[in-house]
Amino acid sequence: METLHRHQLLSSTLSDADANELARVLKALADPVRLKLVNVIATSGEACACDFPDLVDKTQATVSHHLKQLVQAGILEREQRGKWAWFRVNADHLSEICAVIC
Amino acid sequence: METLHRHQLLSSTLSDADANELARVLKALADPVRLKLVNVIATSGEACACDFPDLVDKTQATVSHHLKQLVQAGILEREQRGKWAWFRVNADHLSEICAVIC
DNA sequence: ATATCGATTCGATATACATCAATATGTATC
DNA sequence: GATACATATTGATGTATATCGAATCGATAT
Repeated sequence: METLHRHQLLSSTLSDADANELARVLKALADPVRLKLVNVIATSGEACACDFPDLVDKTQATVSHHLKQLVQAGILEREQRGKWAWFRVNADHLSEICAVIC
Repeated sequence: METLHRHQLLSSTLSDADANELARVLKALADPVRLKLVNVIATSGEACACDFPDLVDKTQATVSHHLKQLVQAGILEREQRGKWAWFRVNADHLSEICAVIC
């Protein structure tokens, strides 16, 4: 499942498949560490993974785990530059999620 | 923590407290059963708890547990009418959440 | 008061998730 | 290829959560 429609939550019937898909994406956002990561990346435009452990006060392994979830949910995009991994927010996807809830 | 501001996630710095609060509310939404409940209640205007177990195919105890979480997160409002409990969506609160993400 | 019916809470269980230390993988540079 | 550094994965552990059956609470009607 990957297609979600505007206002679906409040004014049209949500199928089981849509409910599962929406829950999956919201679950990826629903964590304080991941929200901080998204916030830092969004306000910076883009950001290097190397800075995150200090920023959120978690180990490199934990940060990597959270970043993976955000990428898999389509909220972040990853780009390798030399040895560093850079991340950007997928604003379009985030807008879609928003549109479904609003 | 209970005050969240528009566009906070994408364009202004999210404090730890705000991240925790936002995560708490999103977590309440981020479940297929709870999304279905919110959807049914929203599209119906209001709905009686007595109808939910069949609708989402879960026991009364499970439904009650999910409803409690949604009420505590401020997403639903509960009203007792005789022996039945009726629920409505708190649209204002849902808009606020939305505004923070969008 | 008591019997009935809806809803919540309690107790138990199974699964999911966050976290970290250790290890592995990948990407340069020498 | 060997070394160095950034990131990902693995394995283990503790905590949170979803779920249900049973017990309890609340409200109504008899």
